Amino acid sequence: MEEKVKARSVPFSQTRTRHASETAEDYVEAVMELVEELGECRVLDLARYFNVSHVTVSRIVKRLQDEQLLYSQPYRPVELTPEGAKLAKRVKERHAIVLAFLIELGVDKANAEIDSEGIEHHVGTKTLAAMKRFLEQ
Amino acid sequence: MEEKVKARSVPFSQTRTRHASETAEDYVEAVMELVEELGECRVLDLARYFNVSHVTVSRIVKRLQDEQLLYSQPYRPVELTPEGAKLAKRVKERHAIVLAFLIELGVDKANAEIDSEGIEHHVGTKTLAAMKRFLEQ
DNA sequence: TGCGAAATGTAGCAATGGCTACGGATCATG
DNA sequence: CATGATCCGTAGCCATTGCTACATTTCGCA
Repeated sequence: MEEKVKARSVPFSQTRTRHASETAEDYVEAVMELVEELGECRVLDLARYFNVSHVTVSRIVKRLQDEQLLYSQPYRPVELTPEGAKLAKRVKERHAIVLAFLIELGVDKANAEIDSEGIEHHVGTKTLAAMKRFLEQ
Repeated sequence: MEEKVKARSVPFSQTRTRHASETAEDYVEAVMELVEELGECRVLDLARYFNVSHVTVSRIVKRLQDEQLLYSQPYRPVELTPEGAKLAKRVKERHAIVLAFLIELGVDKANAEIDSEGIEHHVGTKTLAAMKRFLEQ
């Protein structure tokens, strides 16, 4: 009995740690997009993007700076470090695949965009490969 | 410019709120499964299931009791309220569909189980319907 | 140039989800 | 029926992500 329960517990990693990684992925992706769209990425651009206060953004930016993913100086735009850019590129590609996959599956664009934002963080290598195969029919 | 940014921000709901809902879904689902497997669901069963301490579990159980999803008395098993059972049933069905979908898509069982745990919370009505259609070919 | 608006930083609070340490309750088993 | 093992609750710590209120910096425009 207990065996079964333990086996089921495997998928659950530590929730807080996982959420922090998801935030990192969301932020580097957002910075890359905002730089492309606006030329630069300010704290307030991120706040509008995520619909949170600038305070929340600046604290998270600080943390991601400690993690070598972002770079910024006080009152200056937020930029990606090389490491951050690499992560952002991977995340954006995965996001694009998940979004295209959902649309190909028959989900309308609006819902595909909403769901892909949540789903992307939980798509592992194997699932991503399966989605790619599906897209190539 | 700003229009575009605001549009992109729609998919992001408040992270903390969203995570709390995911926890609620995970817990009612776990309670239902553990009751089926073990006859009753104790705090420590949940702790083993999620691989966290019993303290974390009992605090969350308390919160979900305030939200009318769970019921328990001190040193007693955890049970689902009618509302909690209804939610658990919906979550389990959705989970089963997502898992079956990933397997049908060609993902191996182990990875399908891991990814479905994370993905399920972000599968909206439309996406779930599309997965069902896919399963019925 | 300098002033006001906009952007950003800081202080400090709440909710959630982690933990360890410790103490009280329950239950089996001798 | 008593006692030790197991289970559970409480206290109190930390990290993350929200917030408001207030201080400071930057920047455009008169």
